[in-house]
Amino acid sequence: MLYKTMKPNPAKINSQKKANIKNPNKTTPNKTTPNKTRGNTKTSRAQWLAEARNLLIHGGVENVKIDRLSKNLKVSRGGYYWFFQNRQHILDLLLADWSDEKNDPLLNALNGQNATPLEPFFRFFTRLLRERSYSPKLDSAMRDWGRHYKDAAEAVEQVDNRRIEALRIAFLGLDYSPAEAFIRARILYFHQIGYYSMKVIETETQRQQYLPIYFKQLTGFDLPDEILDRLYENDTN
Amino acid sequence: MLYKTMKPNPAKINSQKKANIKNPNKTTPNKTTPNKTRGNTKTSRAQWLAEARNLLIHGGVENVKIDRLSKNLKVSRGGYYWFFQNRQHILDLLLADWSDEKNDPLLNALNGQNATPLEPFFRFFTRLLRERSYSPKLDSAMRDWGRHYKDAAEAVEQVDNRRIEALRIAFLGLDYSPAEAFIRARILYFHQIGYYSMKVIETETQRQQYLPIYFKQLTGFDLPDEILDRLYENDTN
DNA sequence: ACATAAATATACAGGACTGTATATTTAACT
DNA sequence: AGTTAAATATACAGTCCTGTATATTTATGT
Repeated sequence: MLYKTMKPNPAKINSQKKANIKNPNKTTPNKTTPNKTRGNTKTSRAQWLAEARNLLIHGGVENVKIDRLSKNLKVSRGGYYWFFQNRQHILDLLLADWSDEKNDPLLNALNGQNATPLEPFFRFFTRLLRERSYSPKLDSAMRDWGRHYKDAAEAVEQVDNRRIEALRIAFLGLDYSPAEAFIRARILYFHQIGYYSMKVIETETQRQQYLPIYFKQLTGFDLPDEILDRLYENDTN
Repeated sequence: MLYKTMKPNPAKINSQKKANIKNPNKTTPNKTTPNKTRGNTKTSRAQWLAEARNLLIHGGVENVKIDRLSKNLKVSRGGYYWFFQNRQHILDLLLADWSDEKNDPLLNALNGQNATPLEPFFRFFTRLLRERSYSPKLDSAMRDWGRHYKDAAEAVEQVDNRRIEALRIAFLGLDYSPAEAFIRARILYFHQIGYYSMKVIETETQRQQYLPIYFKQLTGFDLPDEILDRLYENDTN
């Protein structure tokens, strides 16, 4: 038996004239959920997005399914369709959020004000190592997604190009020739993508030991000792 | 209506005593299809595998579905179950084939006999650039697969470790210190993975222009001019 | 306390896919 | 020419998933 009950639904006979009043959030997806919840509320828009991001990271786009989302949030699928129009809707939001320039910790690390031309590299390596604001898993998941879907591919390409361009500028600041700055930017960035694409299991301690050698090899400059100390600071970068 | 016909199947009443004689190929998956085909033959085992590899490359593991395979091969799904036990079966075969050491062109490039210690690097770079025996798309697809499935993850890790170890040995041949050989091996390999993980659109000509700079940066040695000529040779490496 | 609307729950219809059982086709061998 | 078995086709049962329509619950404001 495919369905549990086959008895006719009385609602179908005495049906209301009008139903399905449009949820304003659906058409204004950027509107945040108000602080005071009203009615029979169990989830927020942000929770759905967070869970979707979680499913994306752990199983790829194909794993972001409405029934899994609702199961994990312990509500029925009906809840999903209150906040979002269809499956594609939440995928679009995830993508837009990730590819937004101002949400890119790596780009921000490179673009800040610099006391010395090596500063952007210090910040860049620090963020990669600490994995606080930067999530390599999300980055990797987006990249995987882009492999087979056009929209995601374009977003990933844009993000990558922005970062590589920022790296190239940073290498120019170290007085490398234009050609070498370009190649070094790509080697540094490609290396990092590859590093996370393979899942290298290393403790943070191990990575800090390798750091000076990597830094020297990838930038051509020695990493000053005092920079290493920054990694133990307790900020949220 | 869920199914087109609901009339009882007469075959169910006058059913044969025995059916479903096990296909010997199913239990001996490595057996090749014989040259002379018998009976109502339209596809070979190899064709199914090739199409599965194609679907894997173009849509990921989740895209390798029996009904899509059979649709593309223009036969019914019944054909699939003659050659393979279930969906997992063909996935296992794809994985085993790819992760087989002797099918790895990159590893073979590094492990051959060398006139000079730079030889393995020449061969390595040549194979990457030419993309004849080495398929970066398949490699990338396997890596994506490994991100979410344990068996594939283990296979990918094994392949990666073998290649990085071979690169490390090659760098030791260039008289780098053990620590630097290790880091250089990883930078070279991670870079390559990252390069293909992003889909950088470049013509073969562009890549050949960059090659000397990449080579110098990644190995620490100049690329001799005569090596570039090899890339125009018409062998199948 | 009560009406309102936000959020959730339920029922339904249907597509895509898997796997099993059985029937059918067809080339090769005798 | 008839037999055989390799390969394919078909029917069926069932799971997972989407999306729509409608009913139900419930905290909040009045």
